[in-house]
Amino acid sequence: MTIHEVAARAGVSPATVSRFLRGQSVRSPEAIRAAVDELGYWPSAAAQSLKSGRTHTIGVVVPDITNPYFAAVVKGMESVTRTENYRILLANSDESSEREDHVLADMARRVDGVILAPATERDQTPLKLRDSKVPLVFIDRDLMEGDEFDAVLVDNVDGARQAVEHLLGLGHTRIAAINGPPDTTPGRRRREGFLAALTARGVGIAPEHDLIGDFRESSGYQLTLSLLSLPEPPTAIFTANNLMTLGALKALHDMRVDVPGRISLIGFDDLDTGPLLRPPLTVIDRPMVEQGVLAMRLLLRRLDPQYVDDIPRRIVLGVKLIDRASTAPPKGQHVPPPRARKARPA
Amino acid sequence: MTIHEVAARAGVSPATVSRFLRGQSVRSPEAIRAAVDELGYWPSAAAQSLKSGRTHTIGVVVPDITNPYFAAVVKGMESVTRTENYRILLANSDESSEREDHVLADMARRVDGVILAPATERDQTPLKLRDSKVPLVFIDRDLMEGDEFDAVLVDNVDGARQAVEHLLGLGHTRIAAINGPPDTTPGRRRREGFLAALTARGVGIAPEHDLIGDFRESSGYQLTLSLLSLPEPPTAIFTANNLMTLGALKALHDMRVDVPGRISLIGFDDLDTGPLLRPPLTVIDRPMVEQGVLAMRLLLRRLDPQYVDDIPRRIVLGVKLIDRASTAPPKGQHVPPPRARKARPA
DNA sequence: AGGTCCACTGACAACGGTTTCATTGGGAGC
DNA sequence: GCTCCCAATGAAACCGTTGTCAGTGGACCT
Repeated sequence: MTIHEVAARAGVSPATVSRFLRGQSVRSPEAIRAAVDELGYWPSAAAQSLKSGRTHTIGVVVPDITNPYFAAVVKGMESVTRTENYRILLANSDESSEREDHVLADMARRVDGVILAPATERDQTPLKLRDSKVPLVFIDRDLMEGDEFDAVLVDNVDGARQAVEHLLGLGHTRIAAINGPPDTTPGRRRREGFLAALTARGVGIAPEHDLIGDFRESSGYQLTLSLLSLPEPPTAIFTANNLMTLGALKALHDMRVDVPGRISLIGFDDLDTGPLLRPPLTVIDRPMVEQGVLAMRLLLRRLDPQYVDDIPRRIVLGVKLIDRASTAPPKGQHVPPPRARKARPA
Repeated sequence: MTIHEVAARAGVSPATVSRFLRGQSVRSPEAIRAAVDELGYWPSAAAQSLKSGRTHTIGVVVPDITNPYFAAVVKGMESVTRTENYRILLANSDESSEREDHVLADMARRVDGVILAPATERDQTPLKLRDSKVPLVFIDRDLMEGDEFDAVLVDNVDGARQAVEHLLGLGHTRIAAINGPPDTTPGRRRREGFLAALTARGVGIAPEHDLIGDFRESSGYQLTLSLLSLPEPPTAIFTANNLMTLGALKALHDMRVDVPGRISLIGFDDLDTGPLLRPPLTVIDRPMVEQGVLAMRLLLRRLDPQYVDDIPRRIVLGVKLIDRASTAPPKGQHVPPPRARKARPA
């Protein structure tokens, strides 16, 4: 089913069929349309790509699609591609930089652009992409010196700050953090925000309360157990992402620790089931779908020759605290007068 | 960066470079390898596709990637493609058959095969795919008369039966079901299993307890509210998928209904947060990642000319009940002696 | 009627690989 | 030293589409 068969049936040349399909005016549109319909002709994507150099496909690389956050981001992206005649080539990096490099190199020749939620923040940006001049947009990865890429971020520092202020406002002073890997933007920045907010209020943190996880549920679980085994456990825990929050909550359940009675828990990133958990989780929420939408818009814009040389953009989205029921004043303390806590619904 | 430049630099013809890259023995492998490395050459996927007619890409169409079940299935698929030098073109159908048709038609010319979790069970199978002879594997859609496709399913009937037996075993007799759409395989079969299991045990069901939802959280929520407003509400609810279970649980929370004290809840499909919910959810669990793995294996096998004409396969995976804490004997009743309930962990 | 203009047309050459086919050259065997 | 054989080679065709280019013919004007 090639354009030649259509041309033959319509009694014109392939070039004319091609012109008709691209919207140019031709002598006998009806004949061609009829031939196309009867034959059920669709142009070969491969031939078109070869000729035009465009695949109308966007590569999307995320650490793990089963993480609800990334699923939401990808969904946002797809809502954009859908209306713009683009499609998504999806790959997981499994949080491995090697795997990520491999995937990126593979994609370089198959897509018009890439959106990447990087496994790590290593400075050497994917060379294969740079060479092949495939536009790249980062999700959750801050721009580095010399980067010529766009990025869509959330205000990680402010999110951590909000969490800390919230806990301090409740009267906590022994606050622990289960951070992400320091070589990732969210891992690094959320920790920075956490420490800075504590320091700004003159509250110290014990080194054994400042932990580094890997953003996976199991590390949230393990590190929470280690916090519980301390001679002086914290009265509140801040977890740097959704999966580690879940791990922490599981550990607290398993150890029969009352939340928030004995330990308060606040995590970065909300979950669909957040309100239904035991207890309902107080979290730092960010616009996930929107982050995907913006990243895709940024990328498609850069694909437009008109904007291809614009300076890289860095979009930072705000975050907000959702006050549910996993945080409360520490045992034997009461809310300090200056900032009363808002009543929480049910 | 074409094969011609590599050939020129290595002092051979493009044909020889091509042969070298495809593993054939060549007079001067080192020279070619050097040229390839120095130039950073990667073959053009479009040109290869055009020539070979293969894209080495698999189209995956799911109703909604943010549903944890589909995310897990896709992850399983990707674990297979990764090792087989295939990649995944992902699209959401948003549970719309029109959208699904559109996506499928688009994919027909861009992929070697398609895995589809269909929005509905309509008999007219995607024509565009049939015409272009793109192999298709169904997820969660039973084969129909004349289908020449493979399918990977779970035992929906047995899952519903297990749920019913479990509730009956606890002493429930007023059991409601929030089913999925009857034009989907899981919607239809789970309802069939539910009704059959009740009938087999001689238990009736009031028509107003046999509800039809749309697999979305909101319908689980709404239908649960409607059940609660009945003069004789059920003592147990069976929800046909994860999202509707969540919706039901939310409604029960909002209406301050004690679960499982006043109403027991059991749903199809487990959730990562299942054990952490209030209460921990009793569910019918199925192997999600494995379902994706098997579907992809089936598809790649059919891509092999050797097996292309094998008769369609239909793989049915078993399901099992995970007994947590959202189900209990109905108020004022006790567990009937014949089948004692197993102690549940914490 | 003849000339000019212009919208439309088809032949043809790409795009970047792979495959066929005839040819080359070196080694083995006598 | 000559023949035979076969592995390796390059030229060329091809995959299906689109862009270029030099027409072609009809409409309109004088």
